[in-house]
Amino acid sequence: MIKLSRTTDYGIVLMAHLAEREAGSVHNAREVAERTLLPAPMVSKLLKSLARGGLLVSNRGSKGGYSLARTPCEITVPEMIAALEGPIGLTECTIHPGACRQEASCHVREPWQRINQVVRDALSRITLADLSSPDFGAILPLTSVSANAANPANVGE
Amino acid sequence: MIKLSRTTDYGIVLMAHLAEREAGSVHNAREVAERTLLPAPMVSKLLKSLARGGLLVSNRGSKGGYSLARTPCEITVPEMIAALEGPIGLTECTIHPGACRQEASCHVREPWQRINQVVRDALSRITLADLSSPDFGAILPLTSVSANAANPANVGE
DNA sequence: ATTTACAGGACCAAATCAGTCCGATATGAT
DNA sequence: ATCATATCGGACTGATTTGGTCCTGTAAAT
Repeated sequence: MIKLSRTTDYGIVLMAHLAEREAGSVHNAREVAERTLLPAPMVSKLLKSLARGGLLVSNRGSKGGYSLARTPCEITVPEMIAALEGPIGLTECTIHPGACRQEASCHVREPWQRINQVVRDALSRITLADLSSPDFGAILPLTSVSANAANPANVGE
Repeated sequence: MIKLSRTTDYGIVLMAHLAEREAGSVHNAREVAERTLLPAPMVSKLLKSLARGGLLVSNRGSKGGYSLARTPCEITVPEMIAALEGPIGLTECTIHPGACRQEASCHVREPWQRINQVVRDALSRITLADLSSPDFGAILPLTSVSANAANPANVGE
């Protein structure tokens, strides 16, 4: 399905939670778990993944914890998804070219690659700042996406 | 992940295959399976789903088979996905509101609903005709999507 | 040294997915 | 009428993925 896994969903909630707190502040896994009402081991696991993905910086030891590696407006949705569940791709052959036996005779492959790019582009215009904005009145995501859609920014990677 | 299941992937390949054949022509499951090199029982199952979703019309009995219910340019990608794997939604709460315990305190829900809409809109501008075009030189999908706001005068790549 | 907290896996149960198979029913031809 | 052909609608199974937990090691601060 075109659905985020629950893991990813939770992970983004965590990121948004951190984004709402004071910039540069450090929070440990237990605290985040309590505040978000999510199971602690799960939170721990997710924060680790996000740190490994370079979106959080981790500080070990007493007084340790996690903080955002960049400002919320510098962190995009596809980055978070990639950190949590690996590369984004609508079809298998986007991620692992050659794994599909029908690849040679497949007529829909190239169109899908394009579609994949469209979706990715749309998502990459949405940042963590958009998601965690307490005042959601200024709906940046939607407007920025449909406005910039006319600009074929980064097609071709 | 933001990934189509293999089922959906195959299903769309089948649709594209039918779209490439003569309009209104009828093809049975076995024939489609042979042509697409996909396992026959699987093809049968997928065609059934697509028929139930109203994208194909089925004819029973001898000389029976499936044919497109509409012209390729009237069938969109989200329709196919929906027929093959149910309603599209990036998050659980898009599809089943109320199922998530954190819903009340969730700060990212509404933004996600918007994002979901953006993705769906992008996909619904892509039709089966775009996917099955034998001459893929005219890359309709991407340009039609990215040029939606402005006038699609020149399609320079 | 002790406590706190992350790092990195191993691990398991549950759910989903891919794929198969079967009996029932409808249609066309003989 | 009968038979062959196809879809219809399930049930069913094995494999994979996911969600979630737990444990051992390591780094930092007091």
